[in-house]
Amino acid sequence: MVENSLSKIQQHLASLDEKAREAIENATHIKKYQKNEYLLQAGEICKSGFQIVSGVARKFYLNDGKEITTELFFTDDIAVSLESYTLQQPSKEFIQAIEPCTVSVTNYQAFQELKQKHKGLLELDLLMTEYYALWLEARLFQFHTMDATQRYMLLLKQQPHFVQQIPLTYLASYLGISLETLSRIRARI
Amino acid sequence: MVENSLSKIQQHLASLDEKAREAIENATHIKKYQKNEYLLQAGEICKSGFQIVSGVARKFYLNDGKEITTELFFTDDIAVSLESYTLQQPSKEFIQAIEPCTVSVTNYQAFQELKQKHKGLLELDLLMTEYYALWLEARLFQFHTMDATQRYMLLLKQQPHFVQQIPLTYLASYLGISLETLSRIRARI
DNA sequence: CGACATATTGAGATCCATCAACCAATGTGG
DNA sequence: CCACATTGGTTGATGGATCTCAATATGTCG
Repeated sequence: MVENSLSKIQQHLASLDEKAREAIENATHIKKYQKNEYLLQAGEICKSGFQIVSGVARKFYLNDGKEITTELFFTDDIAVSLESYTLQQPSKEFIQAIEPCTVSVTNYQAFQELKQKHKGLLELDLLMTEYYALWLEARLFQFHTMDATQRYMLLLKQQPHFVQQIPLTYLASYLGISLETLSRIRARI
Repeated sequence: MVENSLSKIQQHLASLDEKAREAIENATHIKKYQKNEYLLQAGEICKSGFQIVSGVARKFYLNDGKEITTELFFTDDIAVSLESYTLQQPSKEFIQAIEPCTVSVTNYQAFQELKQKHKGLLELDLLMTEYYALWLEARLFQFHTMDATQRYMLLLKQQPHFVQQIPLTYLASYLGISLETLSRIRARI
């Protein structure tokens, strides 16, 4: 992600007043998912935000019957299908536990209403959306300017835990390259 | 852009109360730019949002001395360097008039303060940021799944005015392909 | 152990970038 | 008003990166 995005968001969270934080608590519950279980399936409307408490998850869509992984989630990351979540329309994406996950699930509708009551939550939502957009821009930059090897090396440098914890199949599609090419890149270095 | 994004934003704008709209007016002024003139240069901090009243502009960055065009702006579009704007740090991107432009320039700091006073403006900012993120996701999808020809065909279908009004050099880099390849694609169809 | 998912390796085909030459339209200075 | 530079686009030849298909290996788990 973007440098320090978490810390800035944490900071904002810390500055929220007690009532707002409590209100969010009440709209949230903990849920556990087994490996390969879906937090969200294509076709469903994304009616919750999913914050990973522990475990690993991924977001992907199907294109020509092939799974394209678009995002990987670790502890503290928040997973939603943005299009489905913001527009409350059927999702094109799946969100799936790669490892058994404990997830903090916050209801969309409740959060919408809370944003009306607590300006701090509205600001928080804006902040998170901005950071997501910055992350998307950074990713687009990589596709625009780097070849497969460079993208992999950058991932290795910035997210070494990805490489350790994620099956190559998912990593390859996340990097926009074939499994075979990724395997060869790894052999070469 | 994302379908109907403008209309949803317009709708929100229309529902703003009079005071908020007036306040924005006061933080905004009109500025004209000649062809090739910069609205924002790399290194500067992006202290304004630029809404195109008329003309055409582009956003780009330099990579290995080459210009990579990342976004094209027509009437009503809002141009900012998101990273520089939201973090108020030096921009990596340039924003440049491709054609003579009339631009509605809104001061960052003033808008920040107005967002504190008028919840509707905060919501508006969130809405715009969400739509920008959705647009980025759609673009990433294209890079992830489509080859050069498919990306061009889609552009031709969804933004025919791009193809008519933008020099091929910029279009090619916007599509992430070389000028020569774009030329060949056009010859082939 | 057997079975199924996951990863490696090889060979051929394909897409696309690069380098280079060329062309057409436009504009400018003498 | 012509000669020439400049800008924007086309076309050709070549090489490299990466995909695809296919075969083989390496797990890993019941």
